[in-house]
Amino acid sequence: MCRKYEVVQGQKGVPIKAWTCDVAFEQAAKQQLLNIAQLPFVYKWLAVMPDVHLGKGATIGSVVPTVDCVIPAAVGVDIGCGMIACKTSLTASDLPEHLGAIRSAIEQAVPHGRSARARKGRDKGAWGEIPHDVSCAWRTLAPVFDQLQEKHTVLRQTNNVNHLGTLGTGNHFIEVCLDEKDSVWFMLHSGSRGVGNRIGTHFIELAKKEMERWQIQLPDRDLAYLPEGSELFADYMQSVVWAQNYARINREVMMQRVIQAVQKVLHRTFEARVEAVNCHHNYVNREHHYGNDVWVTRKGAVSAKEGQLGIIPGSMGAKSFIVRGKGNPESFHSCSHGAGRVMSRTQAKKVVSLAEHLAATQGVECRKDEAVIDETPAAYKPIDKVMAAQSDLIEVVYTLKQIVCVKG
DNA sequence: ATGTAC
Repeated sequence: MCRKYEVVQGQKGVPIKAWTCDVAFEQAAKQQLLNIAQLPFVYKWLAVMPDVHLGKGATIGSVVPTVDCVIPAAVGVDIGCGMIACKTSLTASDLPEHLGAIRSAIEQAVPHGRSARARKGRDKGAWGEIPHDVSCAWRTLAPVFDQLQEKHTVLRQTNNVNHLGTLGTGNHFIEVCLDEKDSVWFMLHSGSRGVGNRIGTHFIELAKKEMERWQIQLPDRDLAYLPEGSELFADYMQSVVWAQNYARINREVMMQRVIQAVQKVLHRTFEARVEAVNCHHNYVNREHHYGNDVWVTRKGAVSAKEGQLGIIPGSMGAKSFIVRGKGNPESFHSCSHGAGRVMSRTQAKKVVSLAEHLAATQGVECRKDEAVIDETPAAYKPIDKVMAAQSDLIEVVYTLKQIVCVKG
């Protein structure tokens, strides 16, 4: 048994508390965290989750509490990226033996992959009609977006409504899972798509320009920050909160599509939201910690307040977990957002064979081709170790195993 | 992660 967290202390700056017992913690990620720890406005310490790995600017799997400042690159470009999961009244015996039809129905119901709704047959570039459910959902987002666009004209060139209800690519996925009592769950991972990306990129650039204007030296240019009280800070907060809402609603729209698609295939209705969780893991939030209101940026980390439910997905062949927060103040009420990568996408494609991928995804109705090897289970840390390393942050409520996986 | 340029 080891200590609950490892403390890394640089020459300058706040300590780093890392819940990395028995899991990989690359030197490069450590160095990146030491850079962040040097910033004078970091509150108390950095909390590092067991799925930690190197990111751009800020480290994936880190919790950065700040006073009077935010770092747009710490939130990143996939603003509001996160997970939604629903427990249904179905059990394994309600599903057909062959799951191909369910997978196809989901693939048809939710646009996924590049360009999503834009590409219909050979009509590349021509946007399809906006479906009714999407236009309804957009209505709650439109007013603030109109305001944002007026001032930040780069946002006019985004796909905004056209991407709402679409999954995206990379590690964004949809799964049908069974829990330990054979209840059927739907779970999906997605974010704020093109428009959130544009907002993130835009404000990261603006923050860098501000640093140059004020001649502020940073350990890493990507750590450019915006000070509270400035107009840019206010604009960023309005934009980032909007993108976080977009992402949450995006997941909600897709979940509803998945439910309807499966009901259609099974020719029956069922209760689809026996329990439901919808949580961000790339976001900034105003929170109260140790007696002060601070900004908490979670980049690849999930809120784990006492009693709060969260989702920690494993890779496409591994288990996932519905967890309940223990409200550990030292982690600023946080837990990991997944298993965390152990190798880059390019490395995975080089190192992992198709045979290995087939073995690792046995029994899962999913893609088995070369193009998906960057997402193969071997590219990720073993989820059981990651879970063990954060046993003082969360408890497991449900253990899920996927039977269908749709990758973007 | 994404859209776009190469």
